[in-house]
Amino acid sequence: MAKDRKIDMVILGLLAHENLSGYDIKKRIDNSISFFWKGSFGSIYPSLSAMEKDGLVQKADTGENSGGREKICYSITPDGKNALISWLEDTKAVNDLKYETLLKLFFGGVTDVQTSINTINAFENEISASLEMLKMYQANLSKVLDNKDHIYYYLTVSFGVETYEGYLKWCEEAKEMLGKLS
Amino acid sequence: MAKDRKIDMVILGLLAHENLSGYDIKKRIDNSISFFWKGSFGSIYPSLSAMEKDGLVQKADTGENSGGREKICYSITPDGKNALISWLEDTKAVNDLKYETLLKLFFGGVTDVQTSINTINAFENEISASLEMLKMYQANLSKVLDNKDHIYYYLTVSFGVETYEGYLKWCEEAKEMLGKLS
DNA sequence: AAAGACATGTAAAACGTTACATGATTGC
DNA sequence: GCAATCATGTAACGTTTTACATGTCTTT
Repeated sequence: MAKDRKIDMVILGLLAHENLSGYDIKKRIDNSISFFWKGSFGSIYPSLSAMEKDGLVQKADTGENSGGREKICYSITPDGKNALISWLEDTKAVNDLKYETLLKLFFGGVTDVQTSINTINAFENEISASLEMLKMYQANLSKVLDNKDHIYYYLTVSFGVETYEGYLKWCEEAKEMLGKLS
Repeated sequence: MAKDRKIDMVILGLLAHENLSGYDIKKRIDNSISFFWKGSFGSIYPSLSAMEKDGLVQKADTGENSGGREKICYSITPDGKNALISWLEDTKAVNDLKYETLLKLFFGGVTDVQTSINTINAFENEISASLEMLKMYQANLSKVLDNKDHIYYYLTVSFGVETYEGYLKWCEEAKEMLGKLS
């Protein structure tokens, strides 16, 4: 059994759906799951090599090469699928959240109120932009819910929409409360 | 200027309020900010040593030693306070979220629906328990909002309450949607 | 010919957790 | 005496990001 490298599971999960190259995997991560999970080339390529050695993935036919350098596609093996499923069946899941925004706010009393308001505004702007995108994804996915996989994608996007809307509501409340101080 | 070790800022932020030992810092982290930031002894003690060398903190009078081994308290220096404030004034904040729960749900189509429902239930139980605690903190803090620092603590706790309630709402919606599949 | 997208891969650095080593004091 | 709590500190380990190195093909 592999260690606990979650990037392995991300890759296996994506390969369970379609054959992909390392470069494609990065793109899938960036525009599908990046709001709750990230990955870089420096972790993807070594993970693919390690999993190939362990027989969890194997090199597959490379589809059309869309220009550029040679492309190496991978497929998931039966062993890889078993590893993916045992991970999925373990209900233990670590949700590791690091909000530097909250950290700054928690220590806001050290300096002036406007500094905290600025921090909240920066957060609000970032979240507003992301929320727009998530809502577009959500709207598109809601039209194709007859596909079983799409339901799962829809649920994760909905999680994002729900929490991001909560963030924005909180931003307003927080700024109102801080506004009374200054 | 120090690197980018956020644990340094956590420690400086706590020391800006009161002198603390490494052991105390760990306790403060665990029961005040752990829902959005974590820290272990293995990062706290080395950070204190490094910041002492850099003149951001210094050894201070140790208050009553509440039994046990010798206790080393630290205070923040003017340089430390400046470092803290420059960090606070930089509105750039990285919020790094890793939801293994969502990762498992995203790949839920690989196996049976019940597996995803189990994952959501486990998440829901964890969040429900934490939400109870957060609400207690929130209620207590709401009584002492005349203290300026308490307003900042109250806002971060409110962030937790807001998002956790969103999580639970989403859990119900997600389970309802998945229930229709099985 | 230069820029930019496509594509793989490695090495260094940063960071954090876990586990271990050590040791004092208090209460049972 | 033993367990629990208080308390500091280090070392090993693992993961991930960042930066770098390399190379092709297409478009301007």
